[in-house]
Amino acid sequence: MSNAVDIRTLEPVSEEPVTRQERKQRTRQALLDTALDLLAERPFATLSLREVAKGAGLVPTAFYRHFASMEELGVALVEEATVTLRGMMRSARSDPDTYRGMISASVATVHQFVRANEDHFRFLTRERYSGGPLARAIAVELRMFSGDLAIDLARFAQLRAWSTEDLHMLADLIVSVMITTIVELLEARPGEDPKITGTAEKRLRLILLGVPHWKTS
Amino acid sequence: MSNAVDIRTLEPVSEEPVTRQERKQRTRQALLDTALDLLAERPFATLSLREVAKGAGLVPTAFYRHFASMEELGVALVEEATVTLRGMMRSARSDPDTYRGMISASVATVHQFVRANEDHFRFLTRERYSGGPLARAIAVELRMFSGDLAIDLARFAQLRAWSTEDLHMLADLIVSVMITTIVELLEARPGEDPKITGTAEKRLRLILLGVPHWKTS
DNA sequence: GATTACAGTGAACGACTGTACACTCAACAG
DNA sequence: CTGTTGAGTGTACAGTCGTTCACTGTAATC
Repeated sequence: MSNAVDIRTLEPVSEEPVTRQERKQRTRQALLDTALDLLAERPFATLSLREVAKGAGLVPTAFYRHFASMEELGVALVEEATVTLRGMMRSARSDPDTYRGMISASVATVHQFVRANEDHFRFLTRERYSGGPLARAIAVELRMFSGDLAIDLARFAQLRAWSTEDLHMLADLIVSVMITTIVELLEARPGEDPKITGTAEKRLRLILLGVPHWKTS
Repeated sequence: MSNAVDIRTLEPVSEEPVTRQERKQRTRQALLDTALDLLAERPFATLSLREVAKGAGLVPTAFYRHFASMEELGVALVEEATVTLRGMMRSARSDPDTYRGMISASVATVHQFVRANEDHFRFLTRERYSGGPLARAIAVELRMFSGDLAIDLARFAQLRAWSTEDLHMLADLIVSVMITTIVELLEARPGEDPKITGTAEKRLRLILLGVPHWKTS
């Protein structure tokens, strides 16, 4: 097993971690992964240090070599999930410049990212309103997300005259629709995806239908 | 203490519970109240049967005389909070018939009910996405809430021609805005209420601004 | 007035929790 | 080659957990 080699090159396959840092980084990631796995079915507050350690193949006390507490692991998990969220934002940013194109493309992007990272999104949406410190960390991230969206929105001709306050109002509204959509996707039974994304597009279209008639203050 | 009387009538004050049913009902309510109290700061999943029992002045085993498990108590709590929710719906139903009047009156109703029943709303919004069976019970209730709203919306002249599917889409959108508002109110620092309700009104106004231009399918 | 029903008690259980402490042993620095 | 560092081990402890069981005392019933 530890002598596995590539048949063609006769060299070690995916060479094992040698340095201490690499090893440490791997078990740290193993802890995060098992936690995320358990979180697919239960709230974060119900996870115990011991079962996360056991799931990662560690003795309980070894946990402390990587995190001072479960809460610290939770924060790390938020950061990890946040990377996915930012990736989605970045991907959506390269969308077309028309409303109609933007809507369906954005919804498609959300759909794609949710399906590819269900655990991350489930974690974020579940813990968002859980109370506790994780909720605060997530709230900060979502505010940033919404702020970025507001900036993007300001580039549209229709919205150029809007007050920043109204832009944030609109961005929050859109984010709220997106999050609702994400939750629906995560709870969907197989085959329901098209209906959900369709409804999401409708909601966004209705909102943007009001934009030309809005009198900003 | 047990002989307390009303000074004017010289009759027992709020006569003590005599029947067994009354007594049982009271301790049951005490269990629900303690649980709700603890839930102000922590997710439901972290509550233990023992501490709820202790908070209600009971020995752990006595808990089982009222609920077969913590989960059953949670369901009862959802039902209790649901009564508040329905009360809010009923109160909002007596609103004026114009969009503008409806919006500000509905937001005011939400604001008033949230402030008068913070624990119930905090519980509902916290557990909504928690996973677990409570989330399902809450989802059912919110779907009913949204369904009722859709029926109410159908009475408006502007919406009479809409497909039921689109009406539900609109109702869901409004409910989502309301829930967002509720969460914001619950997390608000003192004095922020007007800003929050103002933003809520804006969001609803923007949505309803698009309604006349919507082509239903 | 005797009997029953039952809300609440109290001790005990086995399982699980977070954490302290002393340890091993391989990767690292000198 | 030698000494140090630190990731991971193993044992142990004091708490808490849900649940069991036999019990008490009183309101309700006949």
